[in-house]
Amino acid sequence: MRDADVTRALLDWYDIHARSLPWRVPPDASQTGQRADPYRVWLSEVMLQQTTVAAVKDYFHRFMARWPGVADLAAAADADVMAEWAGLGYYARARNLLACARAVVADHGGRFPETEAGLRALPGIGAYTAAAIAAIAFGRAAVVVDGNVERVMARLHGVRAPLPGAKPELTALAARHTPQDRPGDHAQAVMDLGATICTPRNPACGICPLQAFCMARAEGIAAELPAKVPKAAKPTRHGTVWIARRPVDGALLVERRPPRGLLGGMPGFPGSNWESRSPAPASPPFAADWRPAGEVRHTFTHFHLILSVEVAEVSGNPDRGEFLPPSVFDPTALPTLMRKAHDLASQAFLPR
DNA sequence: AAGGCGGGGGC
DNA sequence: GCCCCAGCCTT
Repeated sequence: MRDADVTRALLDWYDIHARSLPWRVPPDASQTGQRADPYRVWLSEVMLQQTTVAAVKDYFHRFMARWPGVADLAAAADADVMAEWAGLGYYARARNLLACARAVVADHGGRFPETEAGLRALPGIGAYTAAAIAAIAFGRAAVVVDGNVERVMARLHGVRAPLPGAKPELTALAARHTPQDRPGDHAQAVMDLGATICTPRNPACGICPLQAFCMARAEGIAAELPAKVPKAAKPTRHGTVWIARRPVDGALLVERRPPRGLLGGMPGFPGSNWESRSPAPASPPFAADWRPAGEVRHTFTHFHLILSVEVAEVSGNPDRGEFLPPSVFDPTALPTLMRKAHDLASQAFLPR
């Protein structure tokens, strides 16, 4: 296989089949020198970290409408950004997003650095995102390696070694294919291929522009690659949240979670820790006529959670959290677990 | 080097 | 149910 032939086939395919995405410059415009707005590229790439295109689109449009440029975002209130991010997951991304925007304004005159190293030094920008922005927004021949690229390279070159150990080898292979000309289009071509044809399961090898070059295809093992070391099974944990309602105005007691860790910086309801391996009863944050509203099930990255929801009508002033009346409280600003608990509690509070 | 960190969609 | 996803950060 000649690497240049693979690159040529990829770009030819991309010129015809490139997906139209809100943060992307189409290939015909790209070839005339037009480049994507670095802010849009950065915002989309951070949202796309471990997240599918379909899940990102609406969030991207809302962020762009509310904060059209990096200076607008840098000036935003933390709580507003976290609320706009609610539901997208991996909330450290939102905290780093804001920190990055403020660093770009404070330290770089409001313009993103154009080199991989400069980008890599910013909060929330790692090896992948730095390379992607450098290639797509600034035309640098950076080697862009994400899960799609790993999969395409493993199959194309028949790499049987398992991830994550095989990552350096796959990166070296990706480097061989990266062109000096149109590196951004090339990176996006590989990722489009991985998302639409060279998919994790049931790859559509019959319509793949690289089928003539693909070693895994020739050996009939495309669907088996890349190999991965088995992951540990998720344990199931138990916990409790207490949702207090003030009868006079229907306000709910909400508190902001600690800035780091699980659901860090996001609003939620007072709760136990979620370490228990069994559904043991937990102590409420203060005395009230607590009654069970039911259970919520949710799966995080590394454990399943069964969360008991208890509710009570509470009139006094609590020593933690804050009562937020319906006119102020926005349930869509909650992370999904807390939104599930809120929905369950709302049923329990209905007049019977 | 390993583990923490969301949520949704596909199968 | 399990797997994956345009990964990053901390320890």
